[in-house]
Amino acid sequence: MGRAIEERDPLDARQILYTLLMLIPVGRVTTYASLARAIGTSPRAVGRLLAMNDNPVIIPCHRVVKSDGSLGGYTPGGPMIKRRILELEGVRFRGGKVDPECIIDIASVLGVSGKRSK
DNA sequence: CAGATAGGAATGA
DNA sequence: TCATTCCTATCTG
Repeated sequence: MGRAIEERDPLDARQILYTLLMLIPVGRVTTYASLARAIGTSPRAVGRLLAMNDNPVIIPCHRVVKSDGSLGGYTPGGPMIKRRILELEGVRFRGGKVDPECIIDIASVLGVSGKRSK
């Protein structure tokens, strides 16, 4: 296959990010940590790329939550909206957080085991 | 180069 | 368990 994630240029992080988001099945969410792990960057960078990039049409930001199940920071319209969208997608909520069973580690799906060697 | 940020992990109490 | 602190990667000035 083309370029392995281990060989990609760091500047493509954002492109990979969009692709991963589109790969997330409906009714499931992923975390910044998983995305960061899959891309090979830090969760901070993931949020930064999503924040500024803004291709809101192809970027379901609402499917990205924090590692502990919290919705995270930015919510278009308000915190309730993000939760509501996820519920409509089929994600269950427990307390004020996403059900851990509805969270998928995109990195694990890609086959990225553990962290990168550093 | 310095500062700020849509998080994560570790440490201390 | 909660609060505090440090870290990493990308963006803007």
